[in-house]
Amino acid sequence: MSKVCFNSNCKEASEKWRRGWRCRTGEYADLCDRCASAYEEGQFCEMFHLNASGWRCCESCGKQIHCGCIVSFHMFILLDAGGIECLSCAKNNILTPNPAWPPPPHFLSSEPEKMKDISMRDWSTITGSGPIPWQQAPSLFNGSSIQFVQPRTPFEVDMSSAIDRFRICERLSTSFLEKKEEKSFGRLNYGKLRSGPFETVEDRNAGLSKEEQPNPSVNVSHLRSFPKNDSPTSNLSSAAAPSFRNGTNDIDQVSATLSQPPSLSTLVGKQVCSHNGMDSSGEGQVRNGKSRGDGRGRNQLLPRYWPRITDKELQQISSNSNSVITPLFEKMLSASDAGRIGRLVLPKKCAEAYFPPISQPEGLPLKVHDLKGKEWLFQFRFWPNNNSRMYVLEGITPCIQSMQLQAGDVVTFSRLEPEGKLVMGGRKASSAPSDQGDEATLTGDKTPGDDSGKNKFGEVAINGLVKGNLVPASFPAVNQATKADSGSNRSEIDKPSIRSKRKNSIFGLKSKRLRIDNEMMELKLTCNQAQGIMRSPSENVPSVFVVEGCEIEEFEDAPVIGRPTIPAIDRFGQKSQWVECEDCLKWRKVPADALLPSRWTCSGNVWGLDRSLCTTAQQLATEQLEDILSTITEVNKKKKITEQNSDLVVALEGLDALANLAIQAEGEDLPASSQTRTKYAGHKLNCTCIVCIQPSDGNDLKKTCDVADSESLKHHFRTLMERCEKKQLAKEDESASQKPQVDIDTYMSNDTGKSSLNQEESSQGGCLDDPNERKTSVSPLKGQIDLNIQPEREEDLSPGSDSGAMKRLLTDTTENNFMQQISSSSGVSIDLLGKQMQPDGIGGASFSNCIVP
DNA sequence: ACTCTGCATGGTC
DNA sequence: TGACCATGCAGAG
Repeated sequence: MSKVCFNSNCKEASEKWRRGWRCRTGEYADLCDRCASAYEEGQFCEMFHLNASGWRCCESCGKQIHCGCIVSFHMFILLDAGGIECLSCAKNNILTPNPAWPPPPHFLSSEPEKMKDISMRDWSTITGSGPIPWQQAPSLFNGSSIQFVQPRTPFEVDMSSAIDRFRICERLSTSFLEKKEEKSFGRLNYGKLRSGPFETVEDRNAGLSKEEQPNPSVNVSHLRSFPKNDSPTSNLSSAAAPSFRNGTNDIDQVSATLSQPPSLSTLVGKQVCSHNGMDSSGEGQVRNGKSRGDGRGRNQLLPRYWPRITDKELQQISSNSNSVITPLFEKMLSASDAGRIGRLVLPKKCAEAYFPPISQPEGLPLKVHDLKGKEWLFQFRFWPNNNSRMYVLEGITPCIQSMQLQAGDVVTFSRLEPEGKLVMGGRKASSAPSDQGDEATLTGDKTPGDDSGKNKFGEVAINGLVKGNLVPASFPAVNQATKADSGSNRSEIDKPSIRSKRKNSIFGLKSKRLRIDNEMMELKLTCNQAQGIMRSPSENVPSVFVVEGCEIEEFEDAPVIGRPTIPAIDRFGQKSQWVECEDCLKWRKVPADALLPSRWTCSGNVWGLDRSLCTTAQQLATEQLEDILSTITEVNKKKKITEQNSDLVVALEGLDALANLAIQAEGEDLPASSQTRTKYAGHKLNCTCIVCIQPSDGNDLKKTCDVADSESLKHHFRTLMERCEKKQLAKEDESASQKPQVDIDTYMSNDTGKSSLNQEESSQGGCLDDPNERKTSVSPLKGQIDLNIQPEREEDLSPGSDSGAMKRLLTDTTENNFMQQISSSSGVSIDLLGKQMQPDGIGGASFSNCIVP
């Protein structure tokens, strides 16, 4: 029977039709041969919809995809930060496809049938209810599904970067998961990880039917390791606790039976497996005759125990072998754990999941290796406790001491396969995982200098001109701001430190703050850069008041963060902006009042559809543009020369305040100094006006400050300026012959300011680990203005502060609505930390976001 | 008096 | 409310 091709652009009648995409009705589009072929080859939209709207460029590779079309729905994924990514890029970045309809057949390749073998039950158990030891995952795949291992389907996500990515997801807004993070993501390259889906995957895939679910990227090796007829118990025994099921107390046997046959994964190199986010099958497990079902059904490791083993650890663990590394769990050492008693209380579920089953309180000796390969012998045992058990590792003191761990630090447990070795690592509390791989990982013979766990977010400095991440990869506080439904688990990621603070004030609340400090250290920007990316919200009329002759505009609403642009006036006198596409680096002209998201690509050029594709040429020849840019640069330089002493560079140590705000955003306890910053009478909740963000010293000024009342603000600035004046006078005396230590041009021309920052920071030693030290330390950048500065506090004035710069800053502030930015920095802060650069600032604004030459 | 061991208690989630 | 777990503490050595 002849049928007309579903493709409206074709309408070819054919008796032979082929299935195309799935329609909203659930039925499939019937296509003629030609269209079907085009569809299956992924060329359909290019053939038929080329002139249609909705084309966007992959944020990573620039490939154009017809996003506004059902046909291409599965060819891209939506990035959290806005924009899209094609599947091939998404695959590399472990981003799951858009959860709606099943992928077209050509994406399923030869695997659709196998895909179907994953039952809904399996999926729900895999993804449904949180983390379990990943080793148990194979039991979820009883059946033929375990065979679908090769070839990879487009949806089979390479987990090599997944761990990192999702760890990062856990800790920071996913908004900044961008290709530039490849540096950090790639750090696990040596460990081709394929693991079960993460919680985040679960989140992303929530609601998908079994056919719609992407390949869970099951660890091949482990799938292969488990015959499909394995009972749950045997699965457990061969996976989670390979031979612990015997319940033997013979250590040799334990050690021997820990070994597993070489898995496929080992054949492809070292692998890192994680169970993060994996859920239990819910199948009861029996060990030693004691039903473990009570635990298994709810056996979800609390996120605080999810291993966040660092790449350095991984490297150390795997340095001498091709072993598969399986991070098991981690635990922050309590005071008791780190005390002299030498007992490490093990999380019950972790102990039951990963350690040998023990039926007697005496337990059994357990060999554990540290990261240097040194073998330790602990006694793994339990105490009856409230009809339950309390598992402990006894005799850990020497090991803990060897690693120089103390309360608040973290011990990690991993397993090496096929050897089955248990490996214990350590991580100093001061070195929260940075995803950069340079945190202090403690080995058995850690040297004192090891814990220079400063994060080096060399590419994450906020710089309006810089392409790159704007938020450090590891950003504990961030995710809090974006945790909605799925955030509950993520939010717990950071709770170890919080939780343990309950009774361990020694590493109390400041720990989190400190971590944020560390991670924020690169999140600095210059005044101009800040201005470049912040602008007043549209239709927001500032109230203007004058302080010391400076007109200061005060905005009520938070500024919007947008992409920096270069203002221009064409020969007709019409204002416009030039903005660089993040992907193709072409400069596009947009209206002067256009408010651009921080990540802007040609596809966002709604003002010039003819220039909305990266493939289209630049309006201006590069030379012309360079002329403009060089002119601007020249002007800029001249201006800078006249301001040589201005030290206009502003390192936003006020990001200190942002850090507080990030914490605030989490709704968690703040350090005392931070708490007071937002609790001034008359202030709105979470108010972070310039006054509120000041460190508290009990000054009454702040008590009476009211955002609505600019008087206090004026007073604040007046005081500030007075202080600055005094400082300036004093400084001018002593530094008349002294040049600013940081060459502004150098800094400004530095994409990230990183080098100078880092140099300075490195000279600061480890002071960043100590907030107190940090507080009084010299600003990493001479002449930087600490927006968190408090004029009332002499000691808070950075020695490097420059009153002239401050004054000029204020002057510039007037010009650039910086006051507004300051006064409403809260919104910015939260955006910076918690979500992302405001992706879609609404409405037009002044040039305040422009790069002012 | 001190340390070690095993259990109890209570805070937190 | 129950489970978990950090810590206290009594008793034994």
